[in-house]
Amino acid sequence: MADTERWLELLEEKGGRITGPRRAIVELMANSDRALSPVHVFDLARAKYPKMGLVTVYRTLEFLSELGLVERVHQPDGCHMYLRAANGHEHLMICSGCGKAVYFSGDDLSAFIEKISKESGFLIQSHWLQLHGLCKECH
Amino acid sequence: MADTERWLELLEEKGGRITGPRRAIVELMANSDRALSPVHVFDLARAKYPKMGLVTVYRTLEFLSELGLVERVHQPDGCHMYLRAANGHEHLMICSGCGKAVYFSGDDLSAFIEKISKESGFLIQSHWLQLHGLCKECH
DNA sequence: CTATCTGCAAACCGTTTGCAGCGTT
DNA sequence: AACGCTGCAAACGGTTTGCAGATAG
Repeated sequence: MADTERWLELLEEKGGRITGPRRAIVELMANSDRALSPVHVFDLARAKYPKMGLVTVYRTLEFLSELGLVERVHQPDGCHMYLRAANGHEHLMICSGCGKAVYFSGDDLSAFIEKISKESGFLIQSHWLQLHGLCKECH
Repeated sequence: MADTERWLELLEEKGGRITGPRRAIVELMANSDRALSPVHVFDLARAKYPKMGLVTVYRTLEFLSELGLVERVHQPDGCHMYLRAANGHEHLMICSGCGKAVYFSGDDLSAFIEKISKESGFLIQSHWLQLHGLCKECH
């Protein structure tokens, strides 16, 4: 709940307006530990704000992602889902059953990446370490 | 070139027929070290087999991927590309400029993953470690 | 000769864009 | 009052499906 207000403040600071649809989406995303697809967000947010349009969901999620509050994650089947952002450089584990997501830190990785980078001559700009499986409740 | 024949043999063993369009796609994929999008495969394959249809590209890539000869990889922007498959459990580095791909092994990782799995109660089914950047030629 | 494969066209699905009206500030 | 935001409808790009004709075995 505290997060909801913090997100809305930041949104306002960055020149955005606080509106009904945005408030509904922010409340949802700031307080969920699952990765949600745009349609899923749409359905959940419509419960709070029935006039919600799917387009507004897309636009708001993009805005939140520009603010660094939300992150777009990739699924093996090619779908995209959105999730509240990590604190710093963390990696991700997502449940294929319910979308529950857990961030974890993999400090060890940077040395490994640097080694690969040197050996191959690649200039590495970003990396994904993402685990897929089933959470405690889903198996 | 040896790979081309090996792929075609396997394809035949699994009940597939060897046809002009398939031969063109197999030659291409078996001898390329880049990740290619379906349209890109389509364009390149059309040089060898002008009547090629895009649909055939999709179907053939899916078939090759079922045979484990080709792998579908994910790009940060959400695009899918296809690439000849890794030998065993290797990880991937893809150049965002030209699609050049390099596999590398990350033996260290399995212990790390097991640890995360134990701590979180997740049953981990698969993982991605994928690096994105620019290859030697592209920067 | 038969079953598979092919190409075309059309359907499809998730996402984006143009636009007129509404709501925030 | 001004500008940003919203919802609708339509466009869009990548992918899939139905089908009739072509082709490998």
